[in-house]
Amino acid sequence: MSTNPIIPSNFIQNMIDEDLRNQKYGEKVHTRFPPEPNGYLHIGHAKSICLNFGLARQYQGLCNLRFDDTNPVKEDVEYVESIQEDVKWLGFDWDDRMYYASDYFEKLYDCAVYLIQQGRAFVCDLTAQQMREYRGTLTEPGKESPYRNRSAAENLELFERMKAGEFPDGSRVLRAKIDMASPNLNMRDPVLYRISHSTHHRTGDQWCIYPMYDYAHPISDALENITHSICTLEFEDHRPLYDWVLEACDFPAPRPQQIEFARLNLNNTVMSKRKLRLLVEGGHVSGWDDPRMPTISGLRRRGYTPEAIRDFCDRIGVAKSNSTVDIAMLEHCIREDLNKRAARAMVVLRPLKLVIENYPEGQIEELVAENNPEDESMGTRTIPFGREIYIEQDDFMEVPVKKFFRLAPGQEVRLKHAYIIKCESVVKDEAGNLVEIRCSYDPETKSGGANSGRKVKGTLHWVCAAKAVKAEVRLYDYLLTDESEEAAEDFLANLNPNSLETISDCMAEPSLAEAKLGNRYQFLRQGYFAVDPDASPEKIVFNRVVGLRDSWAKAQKSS
RNA sequence: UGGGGCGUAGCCAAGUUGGUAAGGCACGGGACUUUGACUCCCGCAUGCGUUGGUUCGAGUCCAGCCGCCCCAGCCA
Repeated sequence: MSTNPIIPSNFIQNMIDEDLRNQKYGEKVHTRFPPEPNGYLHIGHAKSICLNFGLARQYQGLCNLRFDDTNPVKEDVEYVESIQEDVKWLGFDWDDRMYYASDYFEKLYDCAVYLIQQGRAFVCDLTAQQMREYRGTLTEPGKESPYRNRSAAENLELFERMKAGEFPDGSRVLRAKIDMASPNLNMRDPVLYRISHSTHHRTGDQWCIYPMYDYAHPISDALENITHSICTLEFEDHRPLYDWVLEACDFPAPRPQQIEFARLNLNNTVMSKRKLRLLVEGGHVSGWDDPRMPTISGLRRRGYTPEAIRDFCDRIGVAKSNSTVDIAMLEHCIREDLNKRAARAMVVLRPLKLVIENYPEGQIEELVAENNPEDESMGTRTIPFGREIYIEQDDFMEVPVKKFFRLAPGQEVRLKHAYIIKCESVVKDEAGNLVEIRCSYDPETKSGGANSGRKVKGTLHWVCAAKAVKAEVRLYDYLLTDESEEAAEDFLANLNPNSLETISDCMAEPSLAEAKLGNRYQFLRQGYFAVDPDASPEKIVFNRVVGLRDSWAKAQKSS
């Protein structure tokens, strides 16, 4: 039970509590996170990682990292490396318990031999097409394979020859002998082993027969002494087979138990590994770690913190109903985290020149600004201020609408960390475009000064024209909408690269030049930015993490 | 039409043995504010898919309906 009311308790904890009460596994709680290394981890995997490692942590148990690498044609070392990196980055540790299903190929083979000897498995020569026909349908029972009653000796010999590479891919499989009439299709003599003459990323060409998930998974769990094998809902129908395998192979009690929960869905977010792969392979994004991707590595580059992601996973809960979490929940978590730790700095995205007429020409003064108004320990920095500055184009309206608190002719506004200024006039070019704003300032109102208490309704961020550095900003919008579940082709066809990314120049405080790389978070009214650690050293590239709430922007939209 | 699951607010989600609907996100209102942010208050299900039943009492028990998801890979 969680003591934090924000974090809901869940049914898996209740099951574990009961197992503990009954001493089913003594005091032990041992989980595992078992990804197939066939892609990068995404936010959906984060839920599973936080669940499995979190449960282990909560119950002083253990959680293994296990690569479910039973299908060599889809897997690659690139993925096993990225997965380790991402799990670690999220803040979890498997100590020395990193395993591969391929570690167990020998044992898995021995168990298969045992099943054959027990008359519980047989070599089947049906083609894939035939097997489909024999399987029956959802409403009709299947037919038994004509090869079902081969002798144990014959099966043993055939299976060994399968292993020896005597047969081509697809020519034979090893099947469990269960029940072709079972209403659960998974129990209609499921395939245990298939022939695949392909190179495995770890075992190379040592094997040409590979175990199926349904066979390898329960055995792997049992070999690792897993107590609670947590997986997603679509495996619910596989649970009887999971139990059958462990029973048939004579694994002693207490055996691991499979528990299913609903996978994460996020609105407006592509979560299908297949589609993410299409984006990467089609060159629509720069890679699996493109900041627009919902992968762990993409979120990392975008500026998400592991703390925020963990908090998110805690808050959304764990249940069995299919649900779609609002992306606003994720944004809330990163905002809350960044608000506490982000070092503030000012950046002007769309510069508008502003001249302070009564400020001495050529004078530059140093102002002191706190890095985080709510955390003194983050210190202060000095920022230059001069006669000419840049403000945000959106912060000025020549003809202000009703509730506009920012700058307009004749109106006063505070420059953050500096003075209160008043707009005296505007300068336009021949075409009538706004070129610059002319203002006066009130020297008495300097921030931190004795008379700085005067209030005005608006505060603007700004940057000193003479000292500001030019930076490049990337504003990433949300990935792509996947709510209609379009076909992959439509999905890619409708991809408009221009809608995905905007790159614009902006002006930033000079102190940012020193901040450069290092994943520092910056802040201005428009939102939080993360310095992209992969940016070229000449350029400061910001990835926008999440926009700030802006009630003014909202009011504008609605009116 | 077979089997396995699920249905509590716009979105998540708590709800031990039936005792009179937590919390978060979003949203609305107010206070505060040198970020229209943050923070802080207040509001937000006479209602738990639906219809009956049992009971002094039902989100919790029973029965029947309705809706949604998953399963016919030699993928995981």
